Amino acid sequence: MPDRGRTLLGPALALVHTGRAPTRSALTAALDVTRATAGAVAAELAALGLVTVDPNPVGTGRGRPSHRLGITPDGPVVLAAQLHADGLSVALVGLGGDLGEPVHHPLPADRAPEPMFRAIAEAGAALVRSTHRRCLGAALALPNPVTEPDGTALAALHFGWPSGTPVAALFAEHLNAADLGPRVRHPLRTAVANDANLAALAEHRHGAGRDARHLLLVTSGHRGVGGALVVDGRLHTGSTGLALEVGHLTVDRCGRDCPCGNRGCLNVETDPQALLAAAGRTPAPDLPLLAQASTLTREADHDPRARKAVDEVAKLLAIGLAGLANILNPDRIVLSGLHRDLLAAAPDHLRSVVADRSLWGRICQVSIVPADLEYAELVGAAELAWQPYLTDPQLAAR
Amino acid sequence: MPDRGRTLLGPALALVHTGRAPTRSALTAALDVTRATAGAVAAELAALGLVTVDPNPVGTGRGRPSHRLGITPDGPVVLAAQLHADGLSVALVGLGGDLGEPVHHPLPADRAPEPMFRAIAEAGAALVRSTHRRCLGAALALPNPVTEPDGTALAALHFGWPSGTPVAALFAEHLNAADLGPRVRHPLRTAVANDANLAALAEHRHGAGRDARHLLLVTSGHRGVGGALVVDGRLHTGSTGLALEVGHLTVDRCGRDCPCGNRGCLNVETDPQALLAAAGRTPAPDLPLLAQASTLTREADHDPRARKAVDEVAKLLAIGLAGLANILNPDRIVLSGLHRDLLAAAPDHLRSVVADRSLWGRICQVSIVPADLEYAELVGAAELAWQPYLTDPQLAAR
DNA sequence: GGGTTTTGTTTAGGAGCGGCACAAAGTCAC
DNA sequence: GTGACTTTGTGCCGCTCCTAAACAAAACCC
Repeated sequence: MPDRGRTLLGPALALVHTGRAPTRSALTAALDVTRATAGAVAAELAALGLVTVDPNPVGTGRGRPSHRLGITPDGPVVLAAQLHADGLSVALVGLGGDLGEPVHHPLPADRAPEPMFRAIAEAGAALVRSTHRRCLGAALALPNPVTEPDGTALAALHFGWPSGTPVAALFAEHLNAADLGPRVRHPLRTAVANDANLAALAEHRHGAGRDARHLLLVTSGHRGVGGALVVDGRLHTGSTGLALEVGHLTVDRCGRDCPCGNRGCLNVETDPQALLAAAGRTPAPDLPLLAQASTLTREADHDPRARKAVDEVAKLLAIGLAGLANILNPDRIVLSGLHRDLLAAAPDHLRSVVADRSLWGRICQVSIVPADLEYAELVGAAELAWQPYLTDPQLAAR
Repeated sequence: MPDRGRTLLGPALALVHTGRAPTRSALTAALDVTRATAGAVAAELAALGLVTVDPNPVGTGRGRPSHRLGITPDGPVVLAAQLHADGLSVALVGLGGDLGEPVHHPLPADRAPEPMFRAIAEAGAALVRSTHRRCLGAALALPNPVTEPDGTALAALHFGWPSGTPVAALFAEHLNAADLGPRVRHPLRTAVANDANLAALAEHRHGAGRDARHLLLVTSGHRGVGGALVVDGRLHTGSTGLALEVGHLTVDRCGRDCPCGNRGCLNVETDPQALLAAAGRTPAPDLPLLAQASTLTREADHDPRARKAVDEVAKLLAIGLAGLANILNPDRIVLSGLHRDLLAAAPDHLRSVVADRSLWGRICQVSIVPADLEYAELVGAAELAWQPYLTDPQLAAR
C-alpha cells in the first residue's frame, strides 16, 4: 500500500522551490488550504531541513506582516552533470535552482562509454566530497536522445557510442562505486536525460518560461537543432523519450540536402554553417563554427550582408517554429543557442513570420523569448535529480 | 476550501467505465488499496446509481469467486451531439461508452449560429425527453477548432460562422432554454470541443487506443485532415485548444499548391480529391468525394491504377505521420476516415514508410491501427460530458 | 470432509485537513 | 497615542478517508 499521507508537502515545496510561495500567507492561497494547514506544512518542510521560515516578518501594507519562506541556506544539494561535445561539467545545486560554481573538465582521450563515465563519476564525486552539505541525488545531461524508461542512449554521434548504450545504468554504477564521502544518501538516486529536455525544464522553472503553461524550447548548438516541450510543469518526452526531434522538419522545399535524405530540414537550414554560408563567409578553421555564427548575428546592425543572412535564416527558423506551433500550440517559445542570437538580431522579423505562417498565429499570439539561464542544462539536470524530493519531500529525512 | 475527500471515487469509476475493473478484486489491485477500501468505494458508486455489483459471483479458479462490477443498466446518461458538414446527430450515452441509437437530422436552411444552435437544442431536448433515464450533462462535437478556455469557434468554414463565435455559450444557453423534461439536472453541464479531439478521446477509452499511453489520431474527412493527441488519458489541446493542426505539414516539396500559400501540405496531398486525381479519375459530381475515394481504396487489389494511386497517397500520408512521430513520439497512431481506408488498402507499405522516414522508426516501432468506433465523435462528446462525473462521481448525487 | 486460497466485511485506529476561536502584529483614522 | 481594523499564526476539536487486522464466506484441492 502506498503512503497517501501529506499530499500537500510536495506541492508546497514545489511552490517554494520556484519562488511562488514567498510567504506562508502566499502558500495558504496557492495551496488553497487553511492557514493552519499551510503553517503545519511549512513547519514540516522546515523540520526536514529544506525550507526556512524567516524569523523577522515583512510588512505588506495592512495587517500583521507575514514571515518569508525560503530555501534553507546550506540545505541539501544534488549533483548536476553535463556531457557536451568538448568537455564535461559538474555542479552542486540546491533547491530553488541555486547553482554553485560549475567545474569544467576536458574529456578523457578514450571516449568509449566506460572511461567517460568513470571521468564523470570522478569529477562528480570530488565535487560532492568538497562540500559539507548533504547530497541527495544526481543527474546527467547528455547531448543525445535517451530512451525511456530503460535509459539507453541513441545515436551518441560525438562519442561514437553504440545505440542502446545503457547510460542510466552506467551513470548510477560508476557514481555509486566512487568515494562520495560521508554526507551522501547511499545509494545516490540518479537519473539521465537529454540536455534539450533538461534545459526546457530549467527555463520553465527558473528562467524565461516561468509563467508559461506550454513551453516549447528550440535550440541550435554544436549538434544540430534540439527541441523540448514542457506541459503543465512536466516534460513531454513522448512514449519512449524521443519526442521533439524537430531537426528534420521541412522548412524550405528547395533547400539544401540533409543527411536524412530530405531537403531543407530545420537542422541544415538554421545551423551555424548555414548562417555563415548565407553571408557568403567561409568558416575560419581555427574557431568554433557556433562562435563565428554567433558573432555574425551581432554584426547585422552595421553589415548589410550579415543582415541579409540573419533575416534569411531567421525566416527559415520562423517557418519551422510556425509548423511546431500548429502542432503543439504552446503559449511560449524559448530560443536558445544560435537561435537565441537570431532572435536578438531580428526579433520583429522572426515574430511576424511565425505569426503569419502559423494557422492561428495572428489570433493567438505566442510569445517568443530568449533563454535566460547561463547553465540551463545543469540547472535542468538538478531539477531532474530533485524531482523525487519535490514529489515526496519526506524522502529527504535522514 | 476544496473537498479533498474520497479521492479514490473518481479513479474507481474511471476504471469501471473503461472496463479495467471487471471485479471488486481487480479494483483493489488497480487502485492499490485494501479490499476494505475498494469494497467501500464500490458500495458508494453503487449508492450513487452508477455502478452495479453483480449479485452472482464468477469463479476464476481457486479461491472465493469475486463479484462482477458493471455500469448500472438504466443508469444516468449524457447527451452527445455532433455537427457535421451535412447534418446533425444526437445520441444518449451511458457510462462505459454505451451509445444509444443515434438520431440524425438535416441542417436548417439558415446556417447562421442562432438557427443552428436552436436546431441542436431542439433535437437534443427531444431525445432527452424521450428517455426515462436521468440526464446529467451534454457535449457537442464541432468540425472546427474550438479555443480554450473561452469556447469560441475558429474558421467554421462550412457554416460561414465568424471567427470568435461563442459556441460554448450558445450551446449552453439554447439547450438549457429548451424543454428538457423532468429527469434532467438543471442547469445541464455542457461542453463543446473539436470533433477530431473527441474522436481521439473515444478511441483511447473505448476503441483502438485502449492500452496506449500516447495516442495520435489522424483523420481525413470532408474538411481536410484533422489530428488529435491523447497523453496519459488526457487530451493535449495545447495552450489555447488549437494544437494538432496537422493539415499543413509539408509532405511533398514539389507537391500541389495549398490555400495556405505553401505546397505539398498533408491536407491537399492526402484528401479524397488527391487520391482520385492520382488514379486519373475525374470525380463524379453526384456522389460525395469521400465516398468515391473510399471506394477507390477497395479497388486497389484488382485495379493497378487504383493500386498505384493508393500507394502514392499512402506514402505521402506516411511521410506526414513520420514527421509527427518525430515530434510527438506516440506509441500508437489511429487512422480514421479516408486514412483508415488507405491503411486497410496498403498496410505494410504505409507502416514501412513511417518506420523508414521517422528518425527512430526502426528502433521504436509505433503501432499504426485503424479506428474501430463507428460513432467516435459522439462517444467522445459523451466522454467530455461525463468528465466532471468521472472526476468527482458525487456530483451525480441527485 | 477438512485444509488452502481468495474474496468480502467488520472493527478499531491513525493521519490529514477543515473549522473555529483566540492571540499577535502591524496599519489607519482621529 | 489610542482604539478600531486588518491580516497572520497557532492550538484544539472533529470529521473523514484510509490502513490494518481479524473474522467470515465461498470456492477449490486432496
